Amino acid sequence: MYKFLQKQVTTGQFAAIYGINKRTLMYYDDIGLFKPATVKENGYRYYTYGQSGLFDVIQLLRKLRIPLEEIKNHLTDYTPQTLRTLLDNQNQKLEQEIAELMWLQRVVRNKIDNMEAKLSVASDKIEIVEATAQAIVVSEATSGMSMEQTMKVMVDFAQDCYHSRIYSGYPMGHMLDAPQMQWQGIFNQLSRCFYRVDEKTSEAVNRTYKPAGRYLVTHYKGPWPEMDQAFQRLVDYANGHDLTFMGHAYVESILDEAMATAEDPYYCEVRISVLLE
Amino acid sequence: MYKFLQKQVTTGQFAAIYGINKRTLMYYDDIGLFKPATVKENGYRYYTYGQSGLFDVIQLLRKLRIPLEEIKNHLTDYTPQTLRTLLDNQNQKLEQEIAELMWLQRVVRNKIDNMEAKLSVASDKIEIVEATAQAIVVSEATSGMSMEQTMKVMVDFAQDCYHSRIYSGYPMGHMLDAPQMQWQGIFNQLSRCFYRVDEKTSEAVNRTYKPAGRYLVTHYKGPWPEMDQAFQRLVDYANGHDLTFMGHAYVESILDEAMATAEDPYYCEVRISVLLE
DNA sequence: TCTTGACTGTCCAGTAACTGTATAGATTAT
DNA sequence: ATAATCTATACAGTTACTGGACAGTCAAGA
Repeated sequence: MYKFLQKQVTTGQFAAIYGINKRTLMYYDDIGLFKPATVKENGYRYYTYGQSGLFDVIQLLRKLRIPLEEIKNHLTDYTPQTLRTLLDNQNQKLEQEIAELMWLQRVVRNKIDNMEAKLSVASDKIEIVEATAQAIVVSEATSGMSMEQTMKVMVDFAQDCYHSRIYSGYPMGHMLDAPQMQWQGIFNQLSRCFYRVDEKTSEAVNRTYKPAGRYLVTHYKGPWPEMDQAFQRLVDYANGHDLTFMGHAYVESILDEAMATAEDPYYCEVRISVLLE
Repeated sequence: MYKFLQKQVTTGQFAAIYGINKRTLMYYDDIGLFKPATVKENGYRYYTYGQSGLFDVIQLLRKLRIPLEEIKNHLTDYTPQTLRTLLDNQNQKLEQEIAELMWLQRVVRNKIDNMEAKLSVASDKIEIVEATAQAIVVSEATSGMSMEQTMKVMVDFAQDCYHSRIYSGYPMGHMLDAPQMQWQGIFNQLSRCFYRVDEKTSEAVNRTYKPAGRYLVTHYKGPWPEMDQAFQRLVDYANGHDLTFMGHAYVESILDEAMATAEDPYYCEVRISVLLE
């Protein structure tokens, strides 16, 4: 019984069984990871079916992305216990990798959805919309900080959100003090930056909401040094329609990329909560 | 406003922000993927904060394991639409990768559980146990086939199960005709091979069950050419205890590896369904 | 102003895990 | 016997960096 385990096959045949490149088998032989059962005096390698059990293990460990060197070490002093330990560790690694991929998927999906939504309505007309509350996380306040300090806050915030996976694919936004814009014409004081987040996810600190209510909304596309004009138009519109700014202005970029030079078009949505008198 | 976007930083500083190696930035410059905003006449590279939006995109696409060359091509003729298409594809790829990892996790967990269970009870004593039904998938029947044909069936079966992810980490088993063993002493005719599978998974063809009921169980560890002796002991035991073999004998290896030579110990469990008279 | 230390740059080489190719010898089929 | 197919070795190339050697540059302190 089980005589077939001794049946010999050549490199090419063994590789074909597994659907792999035969050079890979030669490579494994070279580095001493997996050697043929016998080598004839002409140098021809012969593998047996009995070896496929071992090769299966190697294939599995490769799929788990364990380096060949580690696999080799593992196989030299192999016992059921060492395999158990190894698999336990891998199980945990897989858990993390799955979590990472699912986060990535969330990021990708939100990026798609967000672009879709924003691009389909983008216009530089000024509109009044009724919005529901939206979950966001905000950075620390930057009011009164120097440019250097503000920058550091923004950069740290972005990195924190990214590494803690609070970042969900929505572009970064900035908040400005809305009454200050309307009554003092100050457009260059960012009060915080923020990321929109998914309702269900993350119990992050500094999680809050864009309040539900009435918003004055427009879109801007152009060189960012001229954005103040867009703000001014909103203020003029508000003043001409008996609208009072309250709370914050939310500036959310639609295309994050390409703001390298002052000429690159910056593309964003501006929404300011207003009180209809 | 947004003046800070023009703030210039050196390679080292920009790299520090992202927690990456600055040689990576130089490399990206070399291959034309991501160039500094300005290069001074002394060769010093300077990046701006405005570029970080673009760099974020590159980082994301890298995390999605898109080759740098492809990212580069994508960025040259970049529009929101091309990004959308790209992300759509990536979303699907992620779906598959997650499915793959979850399958791998299942395989790893089952391998752990199975080893645990089998190794804790393994003994060469003969025992009678009451077992519940167990889901398995079986290969096509090999009765009457030549060794070559049988081998092909087994290899194909293993590959099919692996690639269709029916394989769940349990070792391969073989089935023998139990009455034939008892009454004709034929131990070398495999009738099928099988893999245990998880109840909930896979609507595979050829899915069936090891029937619930009474089994004669033992473990064998030794060179596989001598396994027939283990079978003989079971037959002798059955004959001495008024037990009748019925259905199949299930031989399931515990350690898949190391059956390369006839001397390597083969380690398996044998269970034969019996009728208690 | 000079020096020192911490940067910056380039060039060369090395990594992992293969994979392709050229060349030469062996086997198999006709 | 010969052609087609297979095998082996040696060498080079791939991707996305990363490290090291060496030299030029810059900012701060003496």
